[in-house]
Amino acid sequence: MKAESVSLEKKIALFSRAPLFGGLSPEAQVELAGIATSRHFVKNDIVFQSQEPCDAFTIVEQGLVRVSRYSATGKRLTYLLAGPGEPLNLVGPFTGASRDYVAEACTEASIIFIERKAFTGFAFDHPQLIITIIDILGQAVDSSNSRIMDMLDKKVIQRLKRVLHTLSEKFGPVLNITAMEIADLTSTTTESALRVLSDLRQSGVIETSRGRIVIQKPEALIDPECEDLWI
Amino acid sequence: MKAESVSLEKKIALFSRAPLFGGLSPEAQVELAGIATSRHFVKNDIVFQSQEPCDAFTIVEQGLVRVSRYSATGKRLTYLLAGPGEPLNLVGPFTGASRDYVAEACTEASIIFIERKAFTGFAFDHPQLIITIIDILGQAVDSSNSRIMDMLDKKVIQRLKRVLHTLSEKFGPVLNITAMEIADLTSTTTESALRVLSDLRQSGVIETSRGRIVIQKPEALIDPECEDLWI
DNA sequence: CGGTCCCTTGAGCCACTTCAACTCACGTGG
DNA sequence: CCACGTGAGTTGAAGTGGCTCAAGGGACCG
Repeated sequence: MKAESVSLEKKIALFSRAPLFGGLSPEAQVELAGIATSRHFVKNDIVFQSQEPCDAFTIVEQGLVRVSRYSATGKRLTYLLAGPGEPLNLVGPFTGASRDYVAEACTEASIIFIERKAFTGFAFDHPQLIITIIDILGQAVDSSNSRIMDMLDKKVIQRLKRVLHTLSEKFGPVLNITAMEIADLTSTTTESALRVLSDLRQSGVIETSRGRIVIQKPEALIDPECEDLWI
Repeated sequence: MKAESVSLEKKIALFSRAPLFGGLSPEAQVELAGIATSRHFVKNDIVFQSQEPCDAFTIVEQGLVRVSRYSATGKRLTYLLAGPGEPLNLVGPFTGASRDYVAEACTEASIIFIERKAFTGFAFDHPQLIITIIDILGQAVDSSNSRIMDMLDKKVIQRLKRVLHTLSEKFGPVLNITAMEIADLTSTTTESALRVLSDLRQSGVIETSRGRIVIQKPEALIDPECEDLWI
């Protein structure tokens, strides 16, 4: 079997696992894989930069990618931590415009690129895909608005617990994530996040080591009357 | 001319003014008007409620409508103040699912309804409309994320100025809006908003009276390095 | 003319941010 | 292999913005 075929198989396998493309027929997944290319990134590489026009749809094949915005004072707001099967940009491919988000590889990562016009052409041929995209964007809006409301009526510890809970649902109990990343997801400072993590460690809810957090008591993170975030 | 024709003309006129439908051909606007119905609401009427499935696309014909979410502790976060030509729900028509937003008439208002399947069918026939919808959703995400970042590194007075500036760009210098609405848009308490408004009044930037704010010095509201919000 | 909603202002408090200093783990280049 | 730099984690102390609670005045509506 040729290398290209191996690569094609991998792309198809990824698409069939990706929620975004789950509803597509096998033929459609093959078609999509045919126009997709894959690129490799090392840790801290920039997948795409703020202020640069969008020319491709991107989806994570392997690794972890952080999509975030930087404020005027240098604070970082992390909007999405994407693992395998998760798309990094849903709006850009349709508008072609630049947006204020930066995508950085948190770990070594492979990203699949599909030229934007080819992707949107494909999407318009598959209405269900359009609906899914709109649905995901709706969840993104809801999640951001939830974060605003949480900042109004929840303490840092509650917000941070919610972030940890959502992350453990998504990636499992072992999180290879720094406290700084957690702070950026919780909308607080690194110091405050560290203090709360320290408290949680002392009460046996988590264990921490450099760049790693292990959830020991997932049930302690659950806040009643509080659905998960979309991160 | 029959009453129905008059009503049809009005709908077409509205669609031609609405940014969402601006790019459509006159024929398409006529088609859309043919499947649209109009309903009247008095002040404080609920246009649609949280937790109820979406069965229609809605767009404001006349008046002002507030779309907001309520937090567990009863705080209200206003997500959109919609005037004539602005859609109230872009996601619901595609998914049919309920969302956590409440739409209330701030003033007497006329709202145009289009049955959701008819609307989505129409949208899929007009790809440009889909692109515009995705673009607007992207702006909504960006705006919510901007609000989060503003809460991190801006004081209430700066956030409130930005809200006033955006509102005056959208609705003109005379705002028939209460301080409470401003607070809900600024993500702060009514008291804090009132205090800031009081300061702005004393420095001659605005004039206020019950339920009304008049911008006297629009230039004083502009914060350098800060684009407008999408409200 | 009574009630409700909006506006106004004061006083106190407290969760967080900020600033600062220090330790530790890791990798890298001399 | 060691020295050094960098980035993460840790903890303390101090200051404060704006939230909360409270109390009252005035406008509009039924």
